[in-house]
Amino acid sequence: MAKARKKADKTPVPTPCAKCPLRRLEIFRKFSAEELAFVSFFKSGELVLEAGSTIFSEGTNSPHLYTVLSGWAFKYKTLEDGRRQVLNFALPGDFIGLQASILDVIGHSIEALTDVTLCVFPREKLWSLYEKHTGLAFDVTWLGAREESILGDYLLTVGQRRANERIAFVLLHLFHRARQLGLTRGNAVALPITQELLADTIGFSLVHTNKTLKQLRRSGAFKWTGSTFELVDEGKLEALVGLTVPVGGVRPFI
Amino acid sequence: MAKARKKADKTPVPTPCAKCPLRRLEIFRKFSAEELAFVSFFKSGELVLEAGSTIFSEGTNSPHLYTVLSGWAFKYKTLEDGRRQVLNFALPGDFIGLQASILDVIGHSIEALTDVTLCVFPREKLWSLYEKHTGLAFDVTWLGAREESILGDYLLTVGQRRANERIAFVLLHLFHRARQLGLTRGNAVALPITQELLADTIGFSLVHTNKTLKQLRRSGAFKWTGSTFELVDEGKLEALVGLTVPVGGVRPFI
DNA sequence: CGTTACCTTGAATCTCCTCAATACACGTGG
DNA sequence: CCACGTGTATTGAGGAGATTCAAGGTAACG
Repeated sequence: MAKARKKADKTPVPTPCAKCPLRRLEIFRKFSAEELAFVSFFKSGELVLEAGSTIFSEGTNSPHLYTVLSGWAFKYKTLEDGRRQVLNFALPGDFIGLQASILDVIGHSIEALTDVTLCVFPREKLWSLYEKHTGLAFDVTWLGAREESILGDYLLTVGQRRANERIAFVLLHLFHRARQLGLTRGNAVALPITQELLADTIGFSLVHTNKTLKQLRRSGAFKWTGSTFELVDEGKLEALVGLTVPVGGVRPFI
Repeated sequence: MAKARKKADKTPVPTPCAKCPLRRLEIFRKFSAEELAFVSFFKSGELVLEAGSTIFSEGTNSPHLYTVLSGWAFKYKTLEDGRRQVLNFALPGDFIGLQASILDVIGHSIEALTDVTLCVFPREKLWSLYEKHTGLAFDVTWLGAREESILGDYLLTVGQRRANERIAFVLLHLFHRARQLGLTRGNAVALPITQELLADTIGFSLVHTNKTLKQLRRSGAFKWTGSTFELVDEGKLEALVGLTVPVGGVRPFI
C-alpha cells in the first residue's frame, strides 16, 4: 500500500490538519469543525529542515510563524563574545516565532536539534485568526503564557539551584515533555542533547557540567549514554529538584 | 480647587479610563472610542495596597487580573528552603496575573514594592474582550510576548553574565523602564529596591552583590544611595552589559 | 585511517558563598 | 529625649564551588 508515489518523487506531502498526528494526543484539546477548517486555511505549507539548521535569528523578523510538527529545536540567546544561553526547547506542538509576529522582532534564535518538520503559517493571517476564532486566539495567548511560565521555571533554576539540581531539573523537564508527546518508550527517550548544550542551558561550563553529571549518574537515578536517556528512579531526581517539575497542562494546538 | 471632597472621606475615587494618566504617555498606543468604552466596562474597580503586600501567590488562582496604575511590584518564585528568584518587575501599565487567568494557576508570586494602585478586571470578562475587540486581544498577547522577551533577557543575564554585568543590566533595565514611564527626574529615579532584592534578581548572594556594587560604584557610572538612583554615565554601564538593554517598544495598555 | 565532534579527567586559579561582626537610619515605647 | 528593636548596608576571612587550561579518549564518518 501507499505505492501511489514513485520513489524518485521528492515533492513534499504536507500533512492535512485533519489527519495531524498531534491532534490525537490527549494533551491537545479538540477542535471544532470550524476551527479545524480555519487552521487548515491558516497553514500555508510545511518546512523540512535538517539538524543544525537555524530557524530564527535573534533580532530578525519573519513573514511566517511555525509550529513544530516533528523533531526538536532549541531557543537561545548569545552575548557578543559568544557566551550562549539556552532558553527553552521546542517540541512537537510548540509555537515558534510568535514573538517575531507579535513584537516585530524575535528576541532569541532558534535552531533545529534534530531534523524537523514545521507547519508554516503566514503572519498576515494571524490577525484574521484573532478576528474570527476567539478560541484559537485564546490558544495562542495560552501558548505564550505557558512559554512564559517555563521561562520562569528555568530562571528560578539557573538563578537559585545548584549544579546537580539544575541538571536534574532540565532532564526531568525534558523527559516529562517528551512523555506527554508519546516520545518515550518505557522510561527511555532519545535525547538529542549534548553536554555542551546542557551546560549552556543550566549556566555552567562544560567541564563542570560533565563532572556534576558524573556524580549524578552514580546516584542511579538515570542512565544517559549515547543519545538514549533512561529514567530509572524518577522520585530520586524529583527530590533533587525540590518539587515536581511542571510541564504545562492540557490545552491547545494550532 | 479640588475641594469637593472632605478630608475625612476615604471612599476610593477610581480613575476613569478616559482620564487615565498612563494613556497620555507616548509609549502606549491610542485607543479608539469603542476600545476605550470597552476598557471602562472591563474595569471593575481599583485596588490599593501598601508596600510589602502580596498581590498573588505562586500556585494559586484568582477571579481578577490587574494592571498596575501606579507603584512598583515584583514577580518571584521560591524554592521550599526559601531561596528566592526575582523574575521581573511590574511597573505602571504592566499586566499582573494574566497567567492565572489564562493558565488557571499563576507560576509566580507578586509583591508590592511600593504602595500600589491596581486596576481590577474580572476574569470572566476577558473572554468577551477576545470576542469583541480583536485589537485589545492582540494587545494582551503583545504584553505576554513582551514579558516572555524580558524573561529571556533576564535568563541570559543570570545564566551567562558575570556579577558586575548582571548588576549593570538590571539597573539599566529598570532605569530605562522608569524613564519610559516618566518616572525619572533628569537622570534620577526613586528605586524602591534593596540590595537583597537585587541579589535575588541576579542570582548572587547579598554579600557578593554588595561587594560587586561597591566596585561598580567606583567606576562612576552611577550613584545609588538611599532610594535614589542616578545614572551618571549611561554608556559606561551599557558597555558592561554588552549591548543596549532592550525595554520593550511602543504598544498597548489595557 | 585521519578528521571531527563529543565526552572525560586532572590541576591551578578565581569567583562566589557562608559566617560573623559592625554600622547606620528609623520608628517605637518609656 | 533616649533606649531599643528592626531592617538595611558594609566589611573581613576562610572555604566550597566553578572556571580555564590542557590532555586524552572514543565513536562516527568519509
